[in-house]
Amino acid sequence: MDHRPRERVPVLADVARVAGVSVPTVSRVLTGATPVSDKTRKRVDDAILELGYRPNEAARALVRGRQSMVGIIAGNTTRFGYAATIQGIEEAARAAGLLVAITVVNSATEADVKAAVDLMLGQPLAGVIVLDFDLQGERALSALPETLPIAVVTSTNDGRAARRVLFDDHKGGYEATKYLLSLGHETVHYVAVPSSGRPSGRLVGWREALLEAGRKVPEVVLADWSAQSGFEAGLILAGLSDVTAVLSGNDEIAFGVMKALQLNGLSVPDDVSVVGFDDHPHAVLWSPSLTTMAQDFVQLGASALHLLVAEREGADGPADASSPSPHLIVRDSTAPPRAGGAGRTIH
Amino acid sequence: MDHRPRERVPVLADVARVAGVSVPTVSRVLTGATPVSDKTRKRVDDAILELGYRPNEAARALVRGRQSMVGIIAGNTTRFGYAATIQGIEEAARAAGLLVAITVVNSATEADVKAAVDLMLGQPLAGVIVLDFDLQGERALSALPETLPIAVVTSTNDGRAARRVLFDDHKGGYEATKYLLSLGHETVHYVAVPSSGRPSGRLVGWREALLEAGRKVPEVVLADWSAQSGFEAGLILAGLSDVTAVLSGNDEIAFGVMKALQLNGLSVPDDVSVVGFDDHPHAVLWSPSLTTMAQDFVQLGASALHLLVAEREGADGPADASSPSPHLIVRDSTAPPRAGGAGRTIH
DNA sequence: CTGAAAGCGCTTACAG
DNA sequence: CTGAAAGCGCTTACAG
Repeated sequence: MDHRPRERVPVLADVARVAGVSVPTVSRVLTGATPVSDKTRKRVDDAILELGYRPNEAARALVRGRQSMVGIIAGNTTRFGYAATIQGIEEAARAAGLLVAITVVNSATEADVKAAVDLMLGQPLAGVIVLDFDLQGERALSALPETLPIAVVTSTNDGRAARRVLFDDHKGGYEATKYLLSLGHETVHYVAVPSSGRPSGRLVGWREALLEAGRKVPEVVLADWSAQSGFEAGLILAGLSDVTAVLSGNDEIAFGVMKALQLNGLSVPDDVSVVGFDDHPHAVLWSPSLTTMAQDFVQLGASALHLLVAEREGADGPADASSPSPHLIVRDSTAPPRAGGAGRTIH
Repeated sequence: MDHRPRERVPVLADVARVAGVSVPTVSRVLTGATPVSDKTRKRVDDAILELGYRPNEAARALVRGRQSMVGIIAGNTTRFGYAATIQGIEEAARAAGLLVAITVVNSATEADVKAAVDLMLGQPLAGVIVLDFDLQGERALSALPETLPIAVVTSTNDGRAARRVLFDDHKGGYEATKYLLSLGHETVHYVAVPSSGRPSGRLVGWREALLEAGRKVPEVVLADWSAQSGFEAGLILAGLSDVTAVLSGNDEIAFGVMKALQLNGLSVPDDVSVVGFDDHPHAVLWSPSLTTMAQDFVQLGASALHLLVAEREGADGPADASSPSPHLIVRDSTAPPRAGGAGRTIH
């Protein structure tokens, strides 16, 4: 392999010298702003090729004062909702000629939040998109300077001024719970994903639907975003006697919950109905296939990017965008409770 | 919400004026390079706070000639192997004080490859890491200029000079196939992930193990990286009469294959054994849990970042890094073939 | 159409 | 310890 030290990288002045023209002329053929004679252009192009010249983007950014990179700050990059949102941002950014930079906020500690924000602000940025899905995101948002264009993907209207893409988490939790009650379940247990400080919308919607129907509200079981944590939550639920319906904060948790229930000899959906959130690609393939509240994260991400571009261009358009409501996809993991509670005691 | 036009962002000269010192002095307290008197430092710090000053990183990058951003070029960002590798790169980069920028190469067409590469090169970069997992990655790598530090995550030694993190795909395919043959299967079918032009290492290893054992080599079934494509492959395999063992190019494909087999009344592993690749987090939760060839993608990514940093610092160290070999994790999706072929005809 | 000059915001020798 | 000067690599008026 060839690892000899690279020679000094050629700069615009080198091109000018080789082409026998002035520096601004080279710049003109590069930017295409002002007309240049064909003969001159040709000589410059040849010199560029010969030297393998590439413009120094730091210098360009400095003089233009206009950046072409957008930052994403997120609690992680691999969980389905995060990854899909990032995908939406990246695709929309690429279409707009913008590059995407990403930094993860490891935890909500001041040190981790500051590290992520400083790393991000250490680059020439057109703006930043924050994924306000968790406490890390929330804190990072607060730590960002007022002087930067910011867009946030969130389910809450509180907090600092920034353009928002709102998704209706509350409605999702409410509708999913109503659906389970409509099947005849006495109550619905909830396994929670982490939230941004205050209770998440889906949790509030769940509780509201239960209270509205006059049902008791079971204690929330906590999980993180992982299937493994769902499995542990499922073990807890399997040990309770009155569980016939479980709403999970996301699909990966639901996968874990189902596995734990099944390992404990409980059938899904015959003994326990399970509903997830997000419509993960594996939801349709699981056994049983998973009933879930679908959310279009890719579009959420794209909307956030478009909001940021609008702000950057000083548009006076709507400050916020809202996404289509989540919608329930009914599959095989939900059913009415066993008649008379056969095999299971209902309370 | 507050969307008044942001005032001109303060520059170093503003801080100097407010603090009543010279521009270089402000720079000195910023960089911490040269000693500054406590009194002066305090006045400068106060001015920075008062103005909310942030250094212009484009200017810094220009004068320092040293960039603090690494680019990642990848075929996608959401499939497990890609996402985990990107996670490893991002974590290692953050630890090294580097920000990560990502662009996806949509397809291997010249237009898409050029678009992605140009977008990436349009930023001040310390170097680029290419995920050479597919044809897009391969082509993007070729399109990169020689003057940039480059690292590549790959399973092949061919191609252009660049620091490489090699993972042993060939061995993975070989060992997985040997394992299935050792259970008593007559042959092993293979469902392929996309490859970088030439056949992938895992495919070659699979074929080699079969030939070495004197078995017939079944026709390869093609898939992309998705569980859905695995499902379609599974439908094809379910229609053949001699299938008792299937090696899948990744776990998500294996999930789809299993689902299709099961929907066609075939039991996994009683009728058909299935092995995956990568150890996706869902592999252990699937029903049946999936036997798979595990690969530590997070570490692959971290190694690539370290290679890039070494090159950037002009280290003469080893040009390449190799990762730990993939290792087989045996779970419940594999078993010896049914004795006498009960319920299924073997050939 | 092209060149000489100024300037983007910072850092780094150079003097004192 | 601090200031005046030069320069990083480019683009954009300003002249011609």
